Amino acid sequence: MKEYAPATIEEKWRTRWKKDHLYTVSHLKGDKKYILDMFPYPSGAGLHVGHVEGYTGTDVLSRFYRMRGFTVLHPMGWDAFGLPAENYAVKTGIHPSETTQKAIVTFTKQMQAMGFSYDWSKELGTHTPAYYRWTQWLFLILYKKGLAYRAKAQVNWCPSCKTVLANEQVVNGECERCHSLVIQKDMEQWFFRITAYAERLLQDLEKLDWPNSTKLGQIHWIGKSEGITITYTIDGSDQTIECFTTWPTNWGASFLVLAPEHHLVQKITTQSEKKAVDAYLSEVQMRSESQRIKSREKTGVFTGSYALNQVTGKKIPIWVSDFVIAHVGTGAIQGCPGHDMRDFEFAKKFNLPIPRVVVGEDGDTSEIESPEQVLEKGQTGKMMNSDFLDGMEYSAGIQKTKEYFVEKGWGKLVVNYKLRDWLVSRQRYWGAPIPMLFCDKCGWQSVADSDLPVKLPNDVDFKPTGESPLVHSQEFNKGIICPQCGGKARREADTMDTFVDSSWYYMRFADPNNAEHFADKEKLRQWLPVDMYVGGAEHTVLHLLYSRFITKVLYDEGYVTFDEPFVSLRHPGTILGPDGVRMSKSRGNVINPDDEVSKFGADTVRMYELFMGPFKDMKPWSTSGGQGLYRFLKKVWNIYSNQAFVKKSPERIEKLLHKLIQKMTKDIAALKFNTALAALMEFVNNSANQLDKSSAQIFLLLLAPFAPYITEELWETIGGPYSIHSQSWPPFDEEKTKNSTSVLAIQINGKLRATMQVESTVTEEEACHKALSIEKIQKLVQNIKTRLIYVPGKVINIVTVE
RNA sequence: GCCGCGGUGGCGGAAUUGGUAGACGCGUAGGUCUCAAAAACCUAUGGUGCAAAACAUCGUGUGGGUUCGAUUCCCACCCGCGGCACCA
Repeated sequence: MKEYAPATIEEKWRTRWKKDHLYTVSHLKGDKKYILDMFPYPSGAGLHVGHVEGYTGTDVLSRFYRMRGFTVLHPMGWDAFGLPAENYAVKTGIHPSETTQKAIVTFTKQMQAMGFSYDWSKELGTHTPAYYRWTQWLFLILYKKGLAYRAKAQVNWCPSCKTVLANEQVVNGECERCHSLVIQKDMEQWFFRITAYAERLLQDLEKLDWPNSTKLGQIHWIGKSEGITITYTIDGSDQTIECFTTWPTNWGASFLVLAPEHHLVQKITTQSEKKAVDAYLSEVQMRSESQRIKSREKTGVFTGSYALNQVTGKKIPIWVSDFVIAHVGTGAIQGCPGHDMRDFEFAKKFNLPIPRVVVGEDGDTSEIESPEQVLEKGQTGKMMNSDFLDGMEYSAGIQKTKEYFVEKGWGKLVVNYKLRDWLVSRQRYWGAPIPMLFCDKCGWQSVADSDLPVKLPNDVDFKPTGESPLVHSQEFNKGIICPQCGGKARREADTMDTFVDSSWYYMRFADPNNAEHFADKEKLRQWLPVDMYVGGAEHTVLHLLYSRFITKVLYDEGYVTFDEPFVSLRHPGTILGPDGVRMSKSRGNVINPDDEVSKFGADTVRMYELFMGPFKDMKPWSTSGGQGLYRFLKKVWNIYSNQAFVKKSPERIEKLLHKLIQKMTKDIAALKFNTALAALMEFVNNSANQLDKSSAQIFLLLLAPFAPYITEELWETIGGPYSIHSQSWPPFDEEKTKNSTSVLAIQINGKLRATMQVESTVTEEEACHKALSIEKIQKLVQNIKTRLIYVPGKVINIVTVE
């Protein structure tokens, strides 16, 4: 008997499958499933066990659905542009295309070793001109629709990466990539108008089979709030200030506050306060937004001007403070310190009046002096000191205020979104050039479609200086002519955010080599949308939001027939180190999948990754956990290579087998891989030496999606036709999954006292009679008045009655 | 602070239209085989009481509640993880 030698058989079948193009899909037959992993950034570090978990999950699914007769699109590609490769290039002087290419080779080798059934004929890389030509095309589609625009704005600037960043890429005030503190800069940049889609991005979440937490993440990020914008007149000025609020307690408004960047700050500052205001503004400028947010300490300065509170008739002072953020609402607020904690803190600090207009359930109507007395939005109480509102419920009073202000023409109802437009330009080299030209006479011009791609040049010093590296490329800037006037023009030298590259790649997989279109319309209709998308939850407000936006734009333009890209979405849980802590080089707790494969073979590693626990849960890697799966495979190997089969399996085994098929079919479809694998092991434990050959074949088919190599080898050993992965998933007979007997638990007052086996046809009367005739039960219940609760097939509970 | 997810043996985990808690695996202990070790196989394995079995009893973060019966449902709280965070 041969020993199980994973390395040998895995190499053998890998070569064979490759030669036969076993997983290549050329056209659609029957129903389709598009099963997709979030494509990786090919880093020098290679694949890690976290990647492998997700990829194994989708691979099992893909193999399962293929066996069930679906045509499965299961491609892989490379999200290759981006800062890490470029930063590495800056450090070492090696060109990013070189390091990227090397990493792609490594990744491919590792994925193939794992036995993933990707259709490599569909491979794509976002850094290839054949791909980014269409990223540029996409930019122009948005530009023509007015959805890509150039504007001067306060933007996030990473001083270390020396580029601007999107809001979504600033995490806790730090650069998502290098963790430097991000600062604010006024710059002219390219934006995508994602805010125009805010409402649809919010509404359509309902249609999606996504984890709830991910949907909520997007809902919060979009941040819809309904409120009122109130217009204030300024004493002695013809300017007006608009303040947005969702909770107008206007009889209690005792001051206004403008954000330091508000356009009226200079205009309304009086001569006498100018010096103080200027000093405050320059002080604020020294601090980054994140620093401002972190310290809750209120600062501010009086402008010298007053606004009119329409309902109290009082003049209220206008202040400037950095606790008001320019891009939130209108960048100006009405201070209602009695009923908003931030306003309260501000009023306390600067000795502003704190009127009370609500009385809470405690009946306290005294002057508000401590934070506990502040009755905020969402709390309950009754209106007071508010004219005709007095006595009304708090929330009703707020509603009434809104209506009153609208009626009087002092305000209008508005819907506000937290979402801001997507800043897509980057002052970096390793990305897709933005296909725009600038002419001094004619302004911005788009590059003609026939001139795409605008190729990324090679004669570039990629050291970041804050200016785009492409500015200095001869190759890139040679002979640029304005399409309008024929005069000299220059190219836009910024490149696009890599999230633009990844916002549409799943569409390209439908038709990755098309040179005429971003993808053939018919093929898009056939394959998209993605049926099952698997990847990390960290992309909730990045890739997953951007992709939905881009899909909707292309839908509106008639390029695609679906308006949501990912029907179902799942996130594999993070795999922690054996010490239960997130893996990191500095902790030294990183598990390298290659080491595990050389120890046990890819089949074992695949199975261990899925056996550890529920797919979506975070779970620690166990250094000995792989042993169990390896033992299991060896056991299976021994049974099959000995051909230790009986002539005919007993009926008991046949029933177990049908139950197993049923469970596997259900569990795999629900991504419950851990319990599916447990069921396979249980079956082997229970069927030792009692399998006949046809049952043995069925068992191998069930194991095949998880362990493609060993099952192919053993399938051949027992004479199955090549390839096991082209066979049909076994059906099960519902009748045979049912038991003719069942075990009933017998409880007395809810406590288990005995069990007994009964026919499943047993009547209640028979079952109860039998239970009461058990000697032990008899002893326990004699001389006690009881009643019986009977749950067929489950339990008999004997309850004492008074 | 707000939102979301979770808390079950020594460890990873299983079981929810409420019905035998601990499947499956790891680890551990004992045994078989071996000169020996590894591998493989067999047995045991939630705690406590008992020499042991039988048995009893406790047991799914804590405290209450609903129910014949609660890991599962309800209320309050504690702890851990993730996200958002002066959003007006």
